[in-house]
Amino acid sequence: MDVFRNYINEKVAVSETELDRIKTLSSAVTLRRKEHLLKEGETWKYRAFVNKGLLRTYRTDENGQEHTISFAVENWWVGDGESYISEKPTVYNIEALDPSEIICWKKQDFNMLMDEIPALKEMSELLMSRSLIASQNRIFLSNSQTAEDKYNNFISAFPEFAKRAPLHLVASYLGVTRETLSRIRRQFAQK
Amino acid sequence: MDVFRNYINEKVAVSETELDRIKTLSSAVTLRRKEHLLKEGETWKYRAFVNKGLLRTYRTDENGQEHTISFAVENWWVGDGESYISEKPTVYNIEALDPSEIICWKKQDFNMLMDEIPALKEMSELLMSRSLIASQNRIFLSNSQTAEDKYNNFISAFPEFAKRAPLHLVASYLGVTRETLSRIRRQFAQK
DNA sequence: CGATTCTTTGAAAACAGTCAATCTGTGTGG
DNA sequence: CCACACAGATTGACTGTTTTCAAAGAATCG
Repeated sequence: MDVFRNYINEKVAVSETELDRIKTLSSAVTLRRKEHLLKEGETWKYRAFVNKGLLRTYRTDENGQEHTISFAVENWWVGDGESYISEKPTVYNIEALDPSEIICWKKQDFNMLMDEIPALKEMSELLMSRSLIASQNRIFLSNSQTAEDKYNNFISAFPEFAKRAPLHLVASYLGVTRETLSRIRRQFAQK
Repeated sequence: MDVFRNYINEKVAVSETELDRIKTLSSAVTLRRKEHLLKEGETWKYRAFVNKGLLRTYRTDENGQEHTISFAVENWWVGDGESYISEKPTVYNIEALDPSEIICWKKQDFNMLMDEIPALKEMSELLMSRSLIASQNRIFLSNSQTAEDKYNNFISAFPEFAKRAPLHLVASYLGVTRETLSRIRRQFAQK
């Protein structure tokens, strides 16, 4: 829980009393490697904060191929906003790549907390707008950069993911095959 | 203004008095073909609704190539959320592809309206979450589909854009060259 | 250690991009 | 009304990049 405490204190002004209240309504989830936090067809009803570990969100296309949508490590939020808002089954999967610890709040409880603690609501809105900006930027990068540029960009934008996630998943995040990414990396190493 | 009236009445319950109030704080902008609503380096300070016309948002990469980020026609909102929130210069450009009419509200005025009219705030939040969902979906499609699939998908998702926007701009939206898109289209026609 | 997962490599095929030329339709000015 | 200019679309030949398939090597989890 300390990870979350540090996180929230860095972001917004929340009193100890409020933090205790937030804590009270939370529950902890532990995931082993390869365990899923969310599977396609389920409905996602939580706010979830990564306390420890590494996860990825992915989606399977009509050919059965998995495409990594995002990664998450300590201090990141995970979940599927679409299913959360619509309250309909998700098309995404969330899988732990390393043993992970997640803190969860039920949608209803989190809404209650946001009403009680305006700073929490602000934080939530900020998060949302930042992820919109990030995904629009990603579309631009995805359309304007070569595979090599994308990889370099990924490394500098997310050094933590680049360090901890296996290469073939980074490849599926960037939209290239693992072989291509492997070759790109070799060429880069030779320089 | 009637276009906007119809739009808002379809979306949320807003009284005539409220609509009048919304109208009072709005201003109309007329754009000729090729005129810009926003240029890189400027700061975007408005909510803007397209009453009539066709526009595109694009961004120029380091090689000077333009990449179309989105289109907008009647009943769509345009603008740059990033610059709007951060109040910093934008990296985007918004250009009218046809003569267009835009209704604008200053950020401050729109905030005021959202405080006065909760339904308007709800609408705004809904819009935002929907565009987040849309852009995440676009990332998935962009990574999982071939150029041909992307084009077919674009046509069925946005028939209006496909009909009215020139092909080379659709190509820059999809992240392929105009030549490639032209060939894809020919192959498709032969089937 | 043993099994599984992950990464690398090679060769061929598929795909998309580049360059350059041509074609088409639209609208403008003479 | 015609001729011209211009923006947009198409085509061909060529180049370059990425994928695919198949196999083997390296690293890591339990």
